Amino acid sequence: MASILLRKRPTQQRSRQTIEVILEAAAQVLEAGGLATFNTNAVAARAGVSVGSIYQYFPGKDAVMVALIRREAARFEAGLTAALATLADRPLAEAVPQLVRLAVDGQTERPQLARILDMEERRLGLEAEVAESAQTTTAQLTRFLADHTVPDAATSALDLQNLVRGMIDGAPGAPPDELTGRIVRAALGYLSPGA
Amino acid sequence: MASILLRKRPTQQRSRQTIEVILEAAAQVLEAGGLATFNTNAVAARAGVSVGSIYQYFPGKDAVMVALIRREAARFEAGLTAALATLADRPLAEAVPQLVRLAVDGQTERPQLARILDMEERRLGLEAEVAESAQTTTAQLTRFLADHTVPDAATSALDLQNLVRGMIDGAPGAPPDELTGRIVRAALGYLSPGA
DNA sequence: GAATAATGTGAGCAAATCCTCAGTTTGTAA
DNA sequence: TTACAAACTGAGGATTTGCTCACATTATTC
Repeated sequence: MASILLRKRPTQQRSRQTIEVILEAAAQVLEAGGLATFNTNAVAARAGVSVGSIYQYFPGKDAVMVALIRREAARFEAGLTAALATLADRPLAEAVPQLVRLAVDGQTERPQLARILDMEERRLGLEAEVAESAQTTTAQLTRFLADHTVPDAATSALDLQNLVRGMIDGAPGAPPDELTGRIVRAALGYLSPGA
Repeated sequence: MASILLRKRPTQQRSRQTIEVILEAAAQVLEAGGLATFNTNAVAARAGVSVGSIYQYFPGKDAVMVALIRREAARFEAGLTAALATLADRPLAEAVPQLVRLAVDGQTERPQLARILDMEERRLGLEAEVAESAQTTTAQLTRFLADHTVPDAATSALDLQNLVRGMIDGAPGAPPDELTGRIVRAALGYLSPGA
């Protein structure tokens, strides 16, 4: 059965490498010229690969985008899982700053790219397969909040993700330490109302 | 001197009307099919106007986008100015909920459109002329916060805008009342840390 | 090393899209 | 009414872009 995400299964090492090269090239194209310059020819050229190779594995332009989004999401999710495991039995006041910091750092590494991927994640958000990865991080956060007796954990998880994302995306270039502190203030305020 | 935003100055009533029709058509195209279907031909067709008419007044596709962004921003800014005047000497705990509600309602009226314009505002954000209107609302908020003895008013204004925007954009279809309440919690938490 | 499968190539087709410009229609003013 | 300016039209030129396919190259298997 053919995937919507991958047209053909790579079996040799060579092709797996090619896919990696394509994705990294896509990332670089996005960073260099934004969405406007993101087209298959540009990606192929940057990857040092022919257009045909892209279509060997990706059914279309958007599929490349989706793969990139998933790659970055997976990276973040790995960090999140680890962090949550460590922080499982710590109080919110201690856990939240570390989680926020994780998000800030993730977005700070390649800020241009991260912002574009956020945008595209929304644009492609209708398709179920794309939303999946985002949902697993939300699910993890939800469980964590529920374990900390936060009411309405699911809604809170979503709100917090959006809050953090909005503040990070809107303040590119801000010093990570200070930005983290300010976001933490908002997040803890959200979690402990009316104090 | 020709503007970057408007190629030719409309002098007759008729042409001013045409510009309005074009902008509203652009809004409808965006709502109906998203960014992907936003092209000059589609806008012209929807407006019941020839492509040429668009280029009479707008130097290009993006200029239409910018004009739309400015139109919506102006609308919001008018409401903000009025609200801030009323709330000038009220405490934050009372003012913030009303301001948040204003933002929520603004985004709720035409949610699809509002989200796309937010995205495009960022994409076009490099050009100074575009950022201008966003800056004036930030400036108003900054002044308001400073009058309420909020430290670092400029940074806080920006953070709060981003926080609010992120939470609203990320929760489309949420009940305005509840969403407003949750955003207020975060905003007040941001403003009164460590309570 | 021959046969088969996997992978890679890139010219170029089809379609989409931006925008122009020569010509027409509508408004204004003397 | 006439002369001029403003506004509008829309076919189509120029360009961009997604994508295919016939063919070449590299790996694997027997």
